[in-house]
Amino acid sequence: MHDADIDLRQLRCLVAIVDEGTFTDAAIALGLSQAAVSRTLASLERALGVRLLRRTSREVTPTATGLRVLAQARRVLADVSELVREATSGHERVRIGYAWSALGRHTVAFQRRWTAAHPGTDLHLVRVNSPSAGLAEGACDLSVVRRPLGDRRFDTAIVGLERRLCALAADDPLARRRSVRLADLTGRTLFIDRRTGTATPELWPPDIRPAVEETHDVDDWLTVIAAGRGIGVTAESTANQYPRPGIVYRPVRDAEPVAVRLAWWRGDPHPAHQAVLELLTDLYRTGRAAGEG
Amino acid sequence: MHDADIDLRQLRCLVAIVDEGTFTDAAIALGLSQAAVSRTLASLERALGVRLLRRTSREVTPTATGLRVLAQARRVLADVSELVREATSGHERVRIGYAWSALGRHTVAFQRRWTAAHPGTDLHLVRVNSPSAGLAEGACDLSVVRRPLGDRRFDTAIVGLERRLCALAADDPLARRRSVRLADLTGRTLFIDRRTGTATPELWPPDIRPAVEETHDVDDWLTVIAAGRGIGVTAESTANQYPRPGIVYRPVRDAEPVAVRLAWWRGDPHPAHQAVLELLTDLYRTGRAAGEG
DNA sequence: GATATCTATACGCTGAGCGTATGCATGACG
DNA sequence: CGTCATGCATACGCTCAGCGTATAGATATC
Repeated sequence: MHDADIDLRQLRCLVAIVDEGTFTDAAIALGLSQAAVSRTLASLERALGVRLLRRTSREVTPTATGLRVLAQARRVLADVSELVREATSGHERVRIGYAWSALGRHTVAFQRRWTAAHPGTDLHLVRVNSPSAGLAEGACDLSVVRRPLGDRRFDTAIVGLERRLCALAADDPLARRRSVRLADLTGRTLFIDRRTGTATPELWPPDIRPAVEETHDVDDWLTVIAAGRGIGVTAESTANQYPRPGIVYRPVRDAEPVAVRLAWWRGDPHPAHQAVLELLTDLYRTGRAAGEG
Repeated sequence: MHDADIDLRQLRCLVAIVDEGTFTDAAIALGLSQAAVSRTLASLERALGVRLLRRTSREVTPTATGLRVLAQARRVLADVSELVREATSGHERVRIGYAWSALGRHTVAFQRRWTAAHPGTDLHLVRVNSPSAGLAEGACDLSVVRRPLGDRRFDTAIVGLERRLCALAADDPLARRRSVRLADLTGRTLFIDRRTGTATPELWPPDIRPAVEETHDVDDWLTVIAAGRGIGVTAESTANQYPRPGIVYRPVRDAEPVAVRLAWWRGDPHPAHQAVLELLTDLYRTGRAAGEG
């Protein structure tokens, strides 16, 4: 009943039988004996515990479940072919994983400048829930993160530093200033949202550390702040990702900047590694003047 | 180099090594010896002709292509699991293939009435290029077609008859009538579009059979007719699929109606077969009053 | 430099999977 | 209605792919 007893051989056999119309012709197409085809399909049916093909003496027709399995079998085989092509083709491609909160507003400029500078290699920006998982699963070649991954398998390099912004209700007295300091926020409640990685209370000196409440998601976070129930602090790219009427963002002058890092598998530089590193660094250095709008 | 030398065993092995971090741990996870894991991965690399993993003495990291192959391998294995689930779950589902020209405007009413009458079984309407190919490939369980498939593997049943409509330029004198007859079209050029299955000249008695021109696609067809260069004839459902300013459709009173059929694999009734047959029949019998808008 | 850890290779063995041969069911045909 | 042709299933023996055990080689750690 476990997957383990399924085999590509069996799937190829099923497909061939349906395509050729008979076990005998499938055997010829597969370069096998008719007996082998018969046994192989029987083993597949036994493994799945379902009859897949109805054999009449003159022709063979798939059962209802056989038809569903057939479609899925084709999908599997197509994926295998794609895997082989992926492995053997020299086509250049780089897939960069990112969480919303990290790459933020630079996604557009990044893609535009990349295709301008490196028309030969495709750039894929793939959204991942966890950057380390994205690398570990092979979903991306490089990954944009904030904190160094706590995983010895990966290396990271800083590509930029960003200011911290304080999220305030639009009618907050502080909203009239161009920037604030940590001390200005004494006595406020700090809302944090771990999923998007907003700043933690460790930013503050211990004596003026604010009270903390957690929110369930970004929308919660934005709502409570817009309602004036407290403040939030977040990195610049993240803030730009979540504009909202009723909320203004102001730089926190004395909060230490937060890093943006590129992460990759240790000791295995992707061909485009250096180019990505340089472009990202430049992107965060030149900030929003880089080529937006 | 051919797909044939790839094996699910090898893919499971690759995934386990990356997930576990070492060959040794992967062996434990797979219930194999370390030697077996080493050989299996080596055989995969040999089959693909590419190095997938870089072995250092302390840890193992995927190469650039290894990472891509890894992602694809996960996809293959996920599809296999899906295949097993598909085969063993008793979840009721019926997938109906259709070409635009056949099911036409009834798609919405069909889905609405189905879910109302049979909430237990999912209905999937899948667009197929060729209804017979859709059945043969397992992409759908039942298929809506016009002509009986010229394939002994499939059976068809008529679910309805539809009027033929004549497509005319809006400023055509005939457009002022509520309906036309074949004889009214004498001397016109008949445009046909084989891809959408518009009516052929056999509709006419031999003595008044019109001149014929073929178009490349539906858009062509609509354009030349709107321009007044000739006329077209098509089934009612098809016509409703392609409304266009500048074109009016009028019933052809003496043209024999065209059938709509349901097709399926011979001798293997899908559980929902009868229900689909009845609903479709009813849909085409009651026409547009069925439940639209 | 000794040690621990991990991968690669050698060797012998077992069983999955193959082909050949044959039995059985069924539609075709006279 | 009997014979034949066609096509799937099963039996039997064989071969080699893939396994485990054992061991050598490589490298970080102490």
